[in-house]
This record gives sequence, C-alpha cells and structure tokens, in this order.
Amino acid sequence: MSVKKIPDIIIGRLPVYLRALQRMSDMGLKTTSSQELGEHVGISAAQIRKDISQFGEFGKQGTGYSIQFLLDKLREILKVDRIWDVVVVGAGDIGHALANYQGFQDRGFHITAIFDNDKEKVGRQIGSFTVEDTEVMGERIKAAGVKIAMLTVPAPAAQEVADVLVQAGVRAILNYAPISLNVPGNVKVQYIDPSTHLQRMTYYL
Amino acid sequence: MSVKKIPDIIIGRLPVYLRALQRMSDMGLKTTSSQELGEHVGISAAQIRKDISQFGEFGKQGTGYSIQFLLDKLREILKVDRIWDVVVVGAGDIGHALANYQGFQDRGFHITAIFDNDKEKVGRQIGSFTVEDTEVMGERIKAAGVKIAMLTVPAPAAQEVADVLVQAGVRAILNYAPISLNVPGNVKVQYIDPSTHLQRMTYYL
DNA sequence: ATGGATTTTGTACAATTAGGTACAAGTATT
DNA sequence: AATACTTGTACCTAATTGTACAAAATCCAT
Repeated sequence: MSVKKIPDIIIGRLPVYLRALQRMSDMGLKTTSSQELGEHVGISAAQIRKDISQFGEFGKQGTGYSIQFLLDKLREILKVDRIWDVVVVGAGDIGHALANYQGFQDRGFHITAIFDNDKEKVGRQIGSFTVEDTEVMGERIKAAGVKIAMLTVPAPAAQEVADVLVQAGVRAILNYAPISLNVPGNVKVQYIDPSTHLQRMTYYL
Repeated sequence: MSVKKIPDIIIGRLPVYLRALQRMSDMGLKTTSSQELGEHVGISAAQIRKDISQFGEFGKQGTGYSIQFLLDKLREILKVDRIWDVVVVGAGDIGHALANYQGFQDRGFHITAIFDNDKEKVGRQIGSFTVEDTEVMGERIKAAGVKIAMLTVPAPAAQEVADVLVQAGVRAILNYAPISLNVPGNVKVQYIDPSTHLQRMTYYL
C-alpha cells in the first residue's frame, strides 16, 4: 500500500491556497469554503475541494474548512511547518533585494548566507549579512546541510554555480538567471525570469 | 475558418524556447533539432516539435530548424518582434532591481516610468528614471497607451493599484506582491513570489 | 556519382492527466 | 421540519503528453 502520487500541478497550487488562507486568518476569519477561497485565488471551487481532498477530509459539510486547521495541514504537507535555511548566490541587485526581503520569515525560510565571486564584494555588508566568497560556498553549504539556494548570478555563470550547489547537497534552486539549468532528477528548479514571464503575456495583447 | 486556439500551456513554453535559441545563436550556432533544443530546456523532443508545429512547418527533415528563422517566428508569435513600454509601480528594492536590470532591452521590453506613492521617494532618481507620484500614474499610462506593468508594491496596496492599472488600460501585470489579484478576464497576470516558488519545492525535499 | 544508412520533422493514434458536472450525505440556519 | 449550504467523490469530458512512423533531407562509404 503506497501513498498515491500527488501531481506536481496540485502541489503547485497549494502554496497559493496557503497564502490566501494566511491572509484570511490575518483578517480575523475563522472558516472559509471552497467557494470563497476559489474566488480569492481565481480557481474553481470543485478544483480546490479535489486538491485538498487528496490529503484527507479536512472540511465539514455545511460549514466549510477551519482556516487554522487547513493552514496547519497545508504547512505540514508542503513541509513549511519548519524553517528552512536558504543561501543566496550573487550579491547584485536581486541578491540585495532578497537579503532585505521580510517575506521569508513567516513562510518557512531563513537566509543564512550570501555568496559572490567578486572580490570587491566579498566582505561587504548587506543588511545583517557579510558577503562570502563563492570559493567557500560548497563546503559551507555541506557543513550546514543547506538544501535550498537562490541563484542570482549572471546567466553565463549560472550552470557552473548550479553544479557546485548540487554537488554540495542543494536539492531546490530558485533560479533568477535567465537560462535553463541542467540538474539531476532529484533536484528541483523554479524559474524566475521577468522577461520570460512578460513574454507569456504579450501573446494575448 | 478561424485560427485554432493555442493552449496557454504551449504559449508558456515558447519564451523558454526563445531564450534557449537566443543563447545558441549567441554561441554562433546556425541550426538545431528538437532533440538538441529539448536537452537544453528539459522538455521532450516530441513535445517541442508539436508545440512549434502549431504555428507552421518551420523545420526541415534531416536538418532540423534554422535558429535564426525560428527566433524570428517565435518573436513574431509572442509579439516581441517589437518593443513594449512597461511601467514599474513601487520604488522599493524590487523596483530598483528592475529599473537597473539590463535584461529587458533585447527581449522586447522597455521601462518608461516608475511610480511610488511615498512622497519621500517621489522626485528621486533611480538610474535614469525619476520616481513619479502614483496619483498621476493612471493618466500617464492612458496618455502613453502603456499595456504592461510590473507591480512591486506591498501586498495590502496591490489590489488597489491593480484596479487603477486596469482602469488605465493595462492588460498585462507582472505581480511581485504576494497576493492573488482579482482582474477582468481580458487582463493577464503572472505571479512572482519567491516564497511561493520555494514552497513548490519543499514538498519534494 | 550512387545507394544505403542516418537524421529529423510533422502528425496520426493511443494513453494519460487534468478539469468539469452532478449529487448523496452531512451540517447549519430559520 | 424545511431550507440552504457545503463537502467529497463518482463519473464524464477535455486537454495534454507519449509513441510510432512515413516522408524527406542529409551523410557517408565506396
């Protein structure tokens, strides 16, 4: 009896539900329905019910879902019921913005180090972080057991850095470099490239 | 005889192909195959052939695709065979990073203005831009006919700003605020939220 | 030059995956 | 007690992806 494999596409929607539920909770709401949640996130109520029901029967007929209970469950499912250490590679504008970003704290992530290969930048202070040399990145990641990295280096360097990250044990990469990365099957990559995202919309203009 | 509707999911992959092809072109390559392109972007060769064939017969048996020809075609399909004006709303860290980013130039986009509602920031210089007041944003967008905006304001302000953008004629929003936006059906939104993207990967760790 | 081997596309067909519809059953409200 | 609300799921439909191959183009050995 193995656990049913959950499709990626469903996993991809859960963080969106989580974000909306957190917002509802912050507003003081205690319960919600698939209908209401669906209106918030722009997804059909049936879809939401089906997605959630993959993991158990979390709702109650006539009432809907307890927001707090669903938050707890989703965090548990997504494994963000804990704090993950994350490193940033690249101390440019994006690296800066990420280092200063206050939105990781409550969503399961904590930046622990920033690396750059530019000797000019190494040693400098970015917020509460001191930029470290990329040369020590691999061993630092290994030693700390870090599994998640955000990659903000220029495209030509990205694959090489990704290889080092993977070698050091990183299993999830948020890639800001405008290039597709080649990584082993057990490593996940999410891509953030503003031009690519914009190009997904111009077709419809 | 209407043109066959192309699925969103295919449109979403085209910018990735475009990016990889541009890279190959920069490296001096003249032709490629669905096989080779697929290895670069991590998508099956059959999928790539089928995607491309939606728009015409761009390849040649035995040879593959002319990179330059395919680049031209993809740019035309995605309507990035021109330069789109884009505005940035929010002059925080992300707004700064976007304003300084050099990666829009060659990919069909040009930032024309940056807005913020903080009177402290209005009038300041960010790169070659002078931060303008959000109050004049609507009329400025209307006057210039801008169709694309990047939204980098705090979550609580995002929906309100989005409403103004839509009212002013914006039809594509790249939303960096960690919240789902409610917009009319003829307006496209792409979401960039690092925490959400990270949460899509932690499940697999 | 030539012919067989190789490469590669575009597509027909099959299989799989994702999403929509509808409703029984439970819960709440009046 | 009747009405309204809401879930979870069975069933159906649509969308997406994979497989396989004919046809065309190229390559290569002689």
